[in-house]
Amino acid sequence: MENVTIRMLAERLQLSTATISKALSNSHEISEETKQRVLALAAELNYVPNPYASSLRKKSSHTIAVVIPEVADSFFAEAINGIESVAQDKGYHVLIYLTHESFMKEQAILKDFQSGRVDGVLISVTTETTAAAHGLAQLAKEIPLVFFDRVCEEVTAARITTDDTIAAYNATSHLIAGGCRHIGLLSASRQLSISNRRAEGFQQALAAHQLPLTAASVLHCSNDPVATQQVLQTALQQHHYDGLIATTEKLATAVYQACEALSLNIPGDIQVIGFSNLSTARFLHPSLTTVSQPAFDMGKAAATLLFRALKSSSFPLNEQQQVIPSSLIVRNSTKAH
Amino acid sequence: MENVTIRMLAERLQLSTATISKALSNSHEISEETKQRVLALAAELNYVPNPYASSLRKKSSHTIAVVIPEVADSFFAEAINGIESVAQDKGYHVLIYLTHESFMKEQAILKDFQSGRVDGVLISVTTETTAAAHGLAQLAKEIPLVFFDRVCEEVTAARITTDDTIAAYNATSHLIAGGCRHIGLLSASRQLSISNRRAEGFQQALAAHQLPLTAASVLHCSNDPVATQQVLQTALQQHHYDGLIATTEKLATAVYQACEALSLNIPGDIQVIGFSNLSTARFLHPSLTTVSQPAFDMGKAAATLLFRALKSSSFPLNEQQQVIPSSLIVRNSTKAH
DNA sequence: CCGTGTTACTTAATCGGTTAAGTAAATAAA
DNA sequence: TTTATTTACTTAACCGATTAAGTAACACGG
Repeated sequence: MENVTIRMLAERLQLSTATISKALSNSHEISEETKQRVLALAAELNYVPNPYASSLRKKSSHTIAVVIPEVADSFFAEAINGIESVAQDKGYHVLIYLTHESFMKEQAILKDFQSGRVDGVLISVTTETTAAAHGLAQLAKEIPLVFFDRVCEEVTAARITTDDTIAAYNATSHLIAGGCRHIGLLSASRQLSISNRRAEGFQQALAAHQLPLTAASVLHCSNDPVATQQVLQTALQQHHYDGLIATTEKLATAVYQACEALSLNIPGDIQVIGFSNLSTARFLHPSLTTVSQPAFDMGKAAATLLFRALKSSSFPLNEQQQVIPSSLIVRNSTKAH
Repeated sequence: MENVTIRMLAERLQLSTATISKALSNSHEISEETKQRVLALAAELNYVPNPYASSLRKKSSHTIAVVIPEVADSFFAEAINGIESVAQDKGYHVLIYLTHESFMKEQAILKDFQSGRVDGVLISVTTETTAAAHGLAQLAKEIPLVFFDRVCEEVTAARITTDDTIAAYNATSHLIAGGCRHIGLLSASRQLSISNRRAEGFQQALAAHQLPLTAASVLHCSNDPVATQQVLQTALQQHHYDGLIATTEKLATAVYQACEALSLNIPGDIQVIGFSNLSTARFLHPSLTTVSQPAFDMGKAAATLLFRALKSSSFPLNEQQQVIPSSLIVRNSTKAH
């Protein structure tokens, strides 16, 4: 059975395809009676318009792309939820692309967007992404693009972030208030702006409390969990940390794993804070003090910005910046209150 | 700056658009020299073909749809990972649709697929989905469709499932071996086939051990976490369960929450098993004994099946059924070994 | 009764590739 | 030498919807 097209409807009703098209889009040029006849037949034959014909002609696809490092992470999963809630509401379709933290993949994906496949892009860049020689600046000029969480600071584009510096400052201060003097920050990337912001907040808090920043203060981890575990355990054995801040969700669980392996008691031997949206944080052993990011709201805000830009081309999208605060949720992996 | 089209390349090289098109698809009709010239200019002008023009003509979009209830769930997140890994490998695009367990939304989404927007569909149905009057049977005849995990048993289509009956049987037996005599099964749906399979395995295990199946044995929960918490706490107070099996990840954490609220000790007062892929299960307090589903592999298997069908239309997709076993991972929320 | 609008359509071009069918020139076979 | 075949293209139709431009019929003000 062939797909029902506008031409079939036209033939059945002895009208032109133009009339059908206009009737379906409720054009004022078409009489009420004809509209009814068209709508009735369309419903009867279960007509569904071909989106690609429409996209080709209208040069808009009613589709947006979400480019993220991974999906098995509460932050990104919740962000997708937020994005999708807005997209569904606006009748947009959502293409998902996972970069798996690979800059190469990210570039290949972004290049494809020059084809007009999507009307807009929401992106959280990889840990490897640097501004230099990245197509992002170019892309942001060509199609509406909103960074969320992991932004590329050198690129002029809309941004939805959380207050990473402050959140890290507060987390660090919380550890210090709990008695920590040798705090380590687990970083997932050297170039990622949010990593740097978090490191900044960390350093500011150390400085504010006259604590030294040493070579061991910042631990650089990779995307490979095995390597990360290695780095972590080695560091925990060599230095006597009494507090750790994991700047990603994966790193937070890695810390628990390392402490278990080395029989380190949390929070007795070492206090831990994780940047994480894990719904199970409160049921962990011990329950994890977290910096909880407003993932859903960030996704929603990013999508909302994007759709505003899609609706009116005069909207100065690239100047938009929103910072949605994270919150420190104190639990039993730290001692202070 | 206008988008580069095949026509522009044609004009620059004084060739017809047909030649360009064929050169780009490496047709044998085109000389090696011309191909090189076309490729060189395409690279120079950064030509990216318009996917919608191509889709319209070829009647294939190189895009698949993934329809799932939610994304903030380790199972689905991992499944997406599996799907996406295959899709990226094959150069396909992935549209994500979240039903939020709403049958209405699911239907609306599926109806849209008759438009030819996607070449194939991977779906895990909502808890509300019933076979009756569902467009699924029709859709499966029209475009390649693979169910994964939550199948619609009445519909003839490819399926990737896990061994729910056996897994539930084993989980139940494990609780019984640990001394449980009053076991409750938390079910997320009355109509979902996987829920019924799990309930079956549960009942078979009870029967095999001469334990009674009572009205309190199966607890029906909803998608609303607040209502679920209510149901759970009420049930835990009224009946003296000594074992619980949560058949979804969300229900597993709900059990922990309820037990905490009622000061019930796990596993002392009550032992718990959760169908869950939570990476933090081992760090929960107490660590959670889980029925771990092969989420990534199921997603991968579903996508692989779909792409085989897309590659050769003679592939009998609808007859394909694969069962990938789950595994019981014993931890400290249960007593048996 | 004429000109101007308005209504309700139709015609045809268009979006940007793809592909069946055609063609001229070169080469091979008879 | 003539015919058949291959090579390397071009022409033009096509996918299905949208839309600018055109038109016939009718209404209305002057």
